[in-house]
Amino acid sequence: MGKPTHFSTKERILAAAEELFAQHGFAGTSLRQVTSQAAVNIAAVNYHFGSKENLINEVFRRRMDVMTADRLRQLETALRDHPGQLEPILAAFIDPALALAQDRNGGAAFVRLIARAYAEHNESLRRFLSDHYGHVLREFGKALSGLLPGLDKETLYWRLDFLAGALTYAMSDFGLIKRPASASEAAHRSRAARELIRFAAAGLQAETK
Amino acid sequence: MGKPTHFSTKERILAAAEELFAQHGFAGTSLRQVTSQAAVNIAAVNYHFGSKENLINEVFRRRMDVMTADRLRQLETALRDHPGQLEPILAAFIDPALALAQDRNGGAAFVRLIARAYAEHNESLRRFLSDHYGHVLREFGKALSGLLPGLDKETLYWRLDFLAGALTYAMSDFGLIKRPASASEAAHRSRAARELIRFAAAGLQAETK
DNA sequence: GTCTATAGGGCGATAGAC
DNA sequence: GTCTATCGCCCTATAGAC
Repeated sequence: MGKPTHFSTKERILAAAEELFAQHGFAGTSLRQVTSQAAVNIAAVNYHFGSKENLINEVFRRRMDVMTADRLRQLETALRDHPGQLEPILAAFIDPALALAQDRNGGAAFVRLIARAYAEHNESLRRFLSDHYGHVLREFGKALSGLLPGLDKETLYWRLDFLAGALTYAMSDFGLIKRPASASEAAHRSRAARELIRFAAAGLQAETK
Repeated sequence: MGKPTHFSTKERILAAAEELFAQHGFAGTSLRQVTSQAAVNIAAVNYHFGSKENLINEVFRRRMDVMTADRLRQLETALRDHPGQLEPILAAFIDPALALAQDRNGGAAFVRLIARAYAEHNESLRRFLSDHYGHVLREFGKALSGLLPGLDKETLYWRLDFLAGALTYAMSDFGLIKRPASASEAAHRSRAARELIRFAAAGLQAETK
């Protein structure tokens, strides 16, 4: 992608699609809205992406490749620099999502899109995400398993699921908590990430009855 | 599913709408699909509900009234029969959602619909839900606050948000965990609820740094 | 209360000129 | 690569017969 001095038609379509999909959902967004917001011709979507479904996949790929690489790199660092500690591993999982949510250029919309992807049960998209990014969760499962020797794998995966659900909600700003006017949106989300790390660390260490 | 012709037109529309909204979203479901599945005429929606938006509200009201009453009743029971205990309060919040998810007649679809309501950020629907059911969360916040005296209100509300996110995901069957063929769907969800109660109880009690 | 019919408009996708 | 024009379809909502 580099540093374009001007954005191509393809990039403008991706940015507009991301924003509109986050706002109105996949089914609720028409390609006409997308091309209108991107200030390109309606026929350009078909030319560059072939179909609406493939456009959705590409919107995800653009962000997920970055976030996935971040998570795995930070996991490696956490295991090396803080061996035996739970919270750095959780931070490696949570912080890249936070960074995306803080991203000035569309990342916040994308995080809401992840919540939609869960909710919409779009089978084609789920398969795409599972095929391309499923290995990340297995890596984190392995790392956490090493630190929680008394925890059976099944219970660990339940707890990882709870973490993923809570993270998606917290980063998507769906919650009950109204940001006080005094706090910036960035500070609000950072607080959420720190709180979630503590909450999840305690939850993961809960004794099994 | 058989066509329940002994139900009224209005009830058949509500049931079909709930199922299809959960499956395809609000924007992704047409009133034609609804009336076709309900085996009623297309004009019946407008006659009985006035508009698609009002149909959505009524689909929510039908289930939320029941779940809300369950939660508050179980909360009262928990405070009376198990004073000073955290997990019964969490169970009072979680079990009614579980019961809905186990409901043989549409409840499972409805739980997925809650996740959609969060994700879709439908302002009209959010106001409807907040106006009619917001007091439940305040009640639970009060009850938990009494048991966690060292916890400031802000942190408590963050943690309640994490619980709500995790619960919505777990009950909606969005997670990584694949149900083993040996376990029934009901047993799988019951397990999720029990696991979440332990996870959340530990998370709520985490020390604040 | 339920029906048929249709108004009036947005949709995804494509053909073909430039 | 981008444009205009258009096809054929599906949509919500309503009018009016029964």
